[in-house]
Amino acid sequence: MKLNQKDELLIVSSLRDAGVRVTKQRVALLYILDNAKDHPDAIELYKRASEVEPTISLATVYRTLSVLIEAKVVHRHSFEGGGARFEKAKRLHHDHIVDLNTGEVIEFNSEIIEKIQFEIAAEMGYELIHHKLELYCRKIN
Amino acid sequence: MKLNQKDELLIVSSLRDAGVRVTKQRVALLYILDNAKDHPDAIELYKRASEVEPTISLATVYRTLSVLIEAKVVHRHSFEGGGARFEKAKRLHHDHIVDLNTGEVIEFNSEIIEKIQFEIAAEMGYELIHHKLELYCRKIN
DNA sequence: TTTATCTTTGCGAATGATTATCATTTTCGT
DNA sequence: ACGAAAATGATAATCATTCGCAAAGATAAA
Ligand SMILES: [Mn+2]
Ligand SMILES: [Mn+2]
Ligand SMILES: [Zn+2]
Ligand SMILES: [Zn+2]
Repeated sequence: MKLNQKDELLIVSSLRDAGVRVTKQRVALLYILDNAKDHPDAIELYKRASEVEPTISLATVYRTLSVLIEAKVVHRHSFEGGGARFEKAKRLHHDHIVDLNTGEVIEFNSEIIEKIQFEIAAEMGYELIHHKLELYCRKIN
Repeated sequence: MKLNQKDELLIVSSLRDAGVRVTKQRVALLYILDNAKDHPDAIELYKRASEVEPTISLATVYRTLSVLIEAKVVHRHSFEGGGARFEKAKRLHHDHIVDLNTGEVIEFNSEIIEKIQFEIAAEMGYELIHHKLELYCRKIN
């Protein structure tokens, strides 16, 4: 798998915007993250990125993830059971429902909850920097 | 450190209620959990329980935690950075604020948020089993 | 209380995820 | 193209947690 000129340029400028050096490994990984519709773990990202850039190593996957998380381009999740999972940050914030039967992760957003969180933090003398809301559920029917 | 007769009896009956066998290691660990005012990790629990019952091992701490979590007597948290942390389940549910500067964990509860979570899950065709809400904050001033 | 059965324990090895080391390669401003 | 600084792959190391097993302990029946 090779990524086209247009995709490549977009990814490269995201990396530049994030203020990090551009390497083919980083381009490959961010491309994979950008196109992932799920929340893969490091090994899965390594597999997928290897298709695009076979020279990438698992160590570099982890290193690049740390770099991109630091730059707020990627989010790390630690859902119950299993290791860390990652996703590219999207324009709009969202939280997650985890299907306890299938492991599937669904996204949602509640402006009301976001607002109340903010208020609770303030009431207790805190500034809310970020948060994590995970709903562990089972499908009805 | 030795625990008194009264404490011991209470702990023993909690274990019986939880439907698990009573061993001195389990009594010691549950006693420590019951009296902890913080959210310690496994090694810290091992240290504290060792004071009460020096024969306990780290493996047994982990095993007992699993048993107690299965019995819903203990909750496991995985706050950002660092390993799992534990606490004895309390009568009333609560969520957590994590102070990003000090690492301190503060508890809070919002009936409104709880209710909205329930509604969101239902709207999406899910039954909410449990959830995790973590607010990462910095103290104001 | 003695016994029989099944469970739990301590120890230490094994595992799985993530990070560190280091020699080599690559990036990027000049 | 040059050189300083940063990033990389391979592999070793670390950290948290789990496993395997023989010995010790808990429970319930006799
Ligand atoms: Mn998501
Ligand atoms: Mn708590
Ligand atoms: Zn949110
Ligand atoms: Zn809650």
